[in-house]
Parts: sequence; C-alpha cells; structure tokens
Amino acid sequence: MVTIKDVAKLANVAPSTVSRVIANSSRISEQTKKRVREVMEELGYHPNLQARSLAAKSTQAIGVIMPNSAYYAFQNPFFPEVLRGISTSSHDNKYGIYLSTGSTEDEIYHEVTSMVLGRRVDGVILLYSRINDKTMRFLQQSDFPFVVVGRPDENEERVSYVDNDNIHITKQVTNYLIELGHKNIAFVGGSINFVVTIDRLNGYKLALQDAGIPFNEDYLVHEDFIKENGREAIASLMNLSDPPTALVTQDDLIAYEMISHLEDMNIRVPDDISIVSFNNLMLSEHSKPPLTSVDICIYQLGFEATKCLLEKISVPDTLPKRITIPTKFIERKSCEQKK
Amino acid sequence: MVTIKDVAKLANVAPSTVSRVIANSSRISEQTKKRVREVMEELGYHPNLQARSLAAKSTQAIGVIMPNSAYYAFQNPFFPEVLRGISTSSHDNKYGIYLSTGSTEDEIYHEVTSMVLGRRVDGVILLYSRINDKTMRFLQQSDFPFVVVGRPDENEERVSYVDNDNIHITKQVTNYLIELGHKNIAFVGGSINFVVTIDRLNGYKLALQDAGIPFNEDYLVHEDFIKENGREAIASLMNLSDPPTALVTQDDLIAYEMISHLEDMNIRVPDDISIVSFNNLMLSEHSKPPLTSVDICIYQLGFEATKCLLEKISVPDTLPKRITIPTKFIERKSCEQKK
DNA sequence: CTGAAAGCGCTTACAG
DNA sequence: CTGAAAGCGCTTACAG
Repeated sequence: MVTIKDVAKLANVAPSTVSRVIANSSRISEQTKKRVREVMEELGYHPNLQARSLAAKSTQAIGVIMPNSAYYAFQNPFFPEVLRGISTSSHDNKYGIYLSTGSTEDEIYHEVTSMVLGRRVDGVILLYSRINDKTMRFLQQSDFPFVVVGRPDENEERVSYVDNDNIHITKQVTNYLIELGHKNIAFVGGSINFVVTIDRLNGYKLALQDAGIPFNEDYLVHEDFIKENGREAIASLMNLSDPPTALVTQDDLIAYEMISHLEDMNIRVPDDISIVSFNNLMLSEHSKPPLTSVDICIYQLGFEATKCLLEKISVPDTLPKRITIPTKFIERKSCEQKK
Repeated sequence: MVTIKDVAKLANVAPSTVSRVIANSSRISEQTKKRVREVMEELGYHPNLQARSLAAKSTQAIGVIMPNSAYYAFQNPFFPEVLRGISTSSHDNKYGIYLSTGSTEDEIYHEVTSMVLGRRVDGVILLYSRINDKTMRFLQQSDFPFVVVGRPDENEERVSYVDNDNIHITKQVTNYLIELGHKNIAFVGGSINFVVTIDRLNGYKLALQDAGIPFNEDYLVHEDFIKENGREAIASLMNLSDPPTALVTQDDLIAYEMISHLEDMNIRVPDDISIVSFNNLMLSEHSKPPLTSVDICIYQLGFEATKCLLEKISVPDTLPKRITIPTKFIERKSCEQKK
C-alpha cells in the first residue's frame, strides 16, 4: 500500500506537505502542489480514510437508521426512495452512508450506540419516529448531531426534524371524503407506536369533529391487525352493522391490499367504497383503480434531512429546526360521491 | 472521550492488557478481565472503531453497491429485500454496511474505488451485473474481496457470485406458456446491458427453439422503451398484425405497468393475454389479477452473497464459487389456456 | 499472564 | 511556503 510517506519521499517534501496538498491548502505553492500531485498519480496514491478520520476526528460518513426491518416495512418503496434523497445529498457533499437495519428495537439501539460511540459516523438520520424511543433518547443525551425524518415524540423543540404536516393533510383528505358526502369513514393506519400514525389519526379526528361526525372506535383498523390477517381485518370492518363507505389509508401499500380483499368480497372501489391514501408510490398510477393519494415527497424528505444534518455537523451550534415538506394531493379514481 | 488509556490507568494495567480484554484474549486471567471490564463499565468506555481499524487493518464493514439509482430502479422492492438479507447476515457477524448509490456509472466507479482504496470496507457486494463494467474490472484487478449478485459478464470462473439459474427458469416459464397453447409470446425485458436480461432472454429463446417457434424480433420490448413511454411500447406491441397472446415479463413491477396499460386498451389479463413474471413481490398476490410469478428468493440472494463474502474476507485464499439460489414458480391467475 | 514499545497512516499546531 | 514532531486511539509482535 502506498502511503503519504512514499509520496513525500519521491516528491522530496515532508509528509505534512503532502497532506496539505491533499487538502488543497492555500499555503502550498502551486509548483509544489503540481509536483506532489504528479507523484501521487505516478504511485497511484489514495488516502487512507481510516487514518484520516482518526487524525482529523471526522469520518465523512453519516449513519442512516431504518426501523425494524420487518418484511412488511422493507418491501415498502418508502425506504429506497428516502435513501435516494439521502444519498444524492450526501454524495454531493462527499459523505458516505453507513446503513443500520436492526430487526428489533434493541438491535437498532445497539447498532446506533456502537456507531456513535465508536465514531463510525459524524451524524445520524433516524428514518422513523416512534414513541418512547430509547435510541432517540440516547442520541439526544449524547448530544450527537442527528436529524429525524418524522416528528419526534419528545422534546420536539430541541431536535431537528423533517416532516410533512401530517395532521393538516390528513384533515384535508378526510374533508375531501366528507365533501363527497361520506360520513362513515374508517381509518386504516400503521402501528400506533409511530408518531406518523398518531398525527394522521389526529388529523382524521379533527376533520370528523369539524363536520360534527362522531368518532367511531370500530372504524379504526391497526396495521398489526392487517399484517396478521388483512382479509379478516377488512372483513370485520365491512361486516359492521353500519359499514364504512370510505377509507383513509396510511399508505398505498396497505391500500392495495385492502382493495384486493374488498374485491374478493365483491365490494367495488370506488363504486361501493372510496379510498384515499398516502405516499403516491409509482405503482399507484397503475393500480386498479388508480389511487387517489397524497404525494408526501419522500425523496425530498431524505434530501432535506441530509442537508440539515450536514449543516449541523459543520456548524455544531446550529439551532434545532423543523422543516416541513409540502405535499401534493393527487386526485385519481379511487373516490366517488356517496350514493 | 474515554480511551483505552483511561481504562488502563484506573484498572492499574497496561493499555495492551485492556486491548486484550476487549478482544477477550485467552491469555488474560479471568480476574484481570473482570476488573478491567468493571472499569470499562464505570467509565462508559466504548472502543473507537476507527482506531481499531487502522491498527488491525480490518474495518468490520462491507460495501454494498447499488446500480444507478434511477428513480425506476429504486422503487423496486428488490433492493430493500436483498438489503434485508445482507444486513441480517452481516449483522450476525458484527459487520456494518457501507452503502454506495451512485447515479451514474462513473459515480459508482468513483465511490467504489474510494471505498476500496481508502480502506473503508473489507469487501464489496455488487448488487448488479452489467456488461463491460469497469467497476467490476477494478475490483478484480485490485484483487479485493467481492461477490456479485448476478452472473458476471467476464471471467465468470474467477469471481464468486450468487445467482438464480435465470436461463433455466425463463425457459421453464416460457414452456409453461407454450404448454398453455401460446405461440405468440413476447418478452418484455429490462435493459440489455444487464446480464440478468441477457440470460432470461436466452432462456426464452431456448424454449421457443425447442418448441420450433421462430423468434420474432418484434416481440422484444426493452425497458428503456417502457421507461420512456410504457403506454406506447405496449401499444405498438399489441398493434402488430400478429399480436402476442402471452408475455414473459422481467419483473413484477413492469408487469403491473403492462397490465394497467393493457386494461386501458381494453385487453384483459388473462382472458386476452397471459402474463408471467419474476420476483414475486409481496404485492403480486394482491394485484389484479394475482400475478403468476417466479419467486427468485431475493432475501436469500443477499444472505448468501454476504456469507460468501465474509468467508472470503476471513479466508483470503477461498476459491471463487458460484452459488445458485433455487426458485419457486408461483402459479396464480395471470395466465390462461390459449383460446 | 502482563507490559513497554513500535506502528497503523494520517493531520495539525508550532516554528521558522 | 515548508518541515519536524506530536498525536489521534487502537493492536500486536516481542520480551519476560
């Protein structure tokens, strides 16, 4: 392996000079730079990132933390899509991505502590926000640069995060259904441990309240339910004495599954039941019927989170901030006027 | 930051002893281990991974290289799913994952060279195999441990890789359509630059040949086409004087899109046209109609690739090998007897 | 079973 | 504008 010393020797300079040439320090003459660079080229020199990190106390890498890599969550294109935003932005800034994908909360916690304490990364992006999360608490307590994609459960004002205005958009979306004449609107949500579910549920309730529609506990379906047995979950919902005529669904993937089960039960979308959903996956355009969905701009969530994190890394006393990514309501064909 | 020296001082031992305790060396007495561990606990010591890497010349991380992060590719659940396999296996072995997601071939090349030459990782998994790939060539020439998910284009015998038997399974799948009475079978494939497309295309041709059906150039649709304008691609296929009655489709995602366009043209699946596809995404069960698809065991591809790589890292003279992951043909409802 | 010393390949005050 | 030296936090022969 060719090191800085080899280059120094051949170029007749000190190792420190070579180091400065690499950093393109303005204190080195162009002439020397040229000579050193030629030697680097000749020898095929490449800086050892480990050594640099150790000496400079900066890794040029960020940690990206996925939620429990349950089968279900992982087939969700949400993650590749945020990753795409993250990697574009980090790559632009010469940062690498260190990925953590624990399969339990404990595993995640350990991966993160080891990442942070072991100085593998300069900062961390949390790709989820759950209630009572010890990983996030650890990050806060150790005063390590981090950014959350999603609204934090605790200490909201003291952490930087990037999110959509979930309460607001879910309220709007529910209103949209109400204006179509629906009163029996069910909410098919993700796990209640995630803040995004809580926020959307609240937006949903707010809309009902404004319209004077009482909230009906029976109209609440949890993801945990669906995972277990989606068919039964939807069946018991539709077999209610007063079944819903519209659904607000946490994400497109769940919506697809619901539609499939509904069709099996001979309930047609949108004729018999309207569905609006979130994420606007590429597929949603091609599903049958094309899904009316809220585009939450996943790519941008990732991109902005990274930008925010890198800013915090380079300027440690940057104040915590909330960045709200605007959404787009994409009206397609899964909703209809109540008959 | 608490270092090995702090621990050593407080425990009244040499730093080297602390280091050996961390490595759980058998040459240290249980008594000393205990005392040192207590101090580590007390001080909240955590080893600096950078320093360790530098001294031990091992990073405990593997690099995972995604293909060009084009929008399209990235919404494909293939990647999260291989990642899940990779991360399970690497996590079991205390390895971290360093992710590279260039958006052009050049970017990928640079990320990989810097990863390898900069000693960020101990080995690399290539998540794609394309023809004429300088990244792979670089990996080979630098004699760096790496494993390919997919069959390499060059030097097949000299590189380790994990793959399905794509030629064979595509032949089978095409046969399945032939046995249903189809003769006009089109192939809707990914980019011809990827070896997986080449192999599947060959399997398809082989089946035709065995059945004495001449290969028809017009029945070949490329992904590049579809990305541009999927609707038009399928339209010109179906407007042929002798349109296909069956489709072999490179992956489920493309299949969904095809189905959607077909329905728009009032061509029904499977009544008017049969479709078989690859990957068996979670969604395929819920699509309309449920897709007949080949489950290529994506998770396992990732898992085995990692196992193979870690083996190579720990035993450098391990011989190159090919690992073939078995597939499952999942018959659902997108194919029908030719009328 | 344990320690002193050298070294991994860099960076960065300090000095000139 | 450049160099000598110390140091980042570990590991690992070597010696006893």
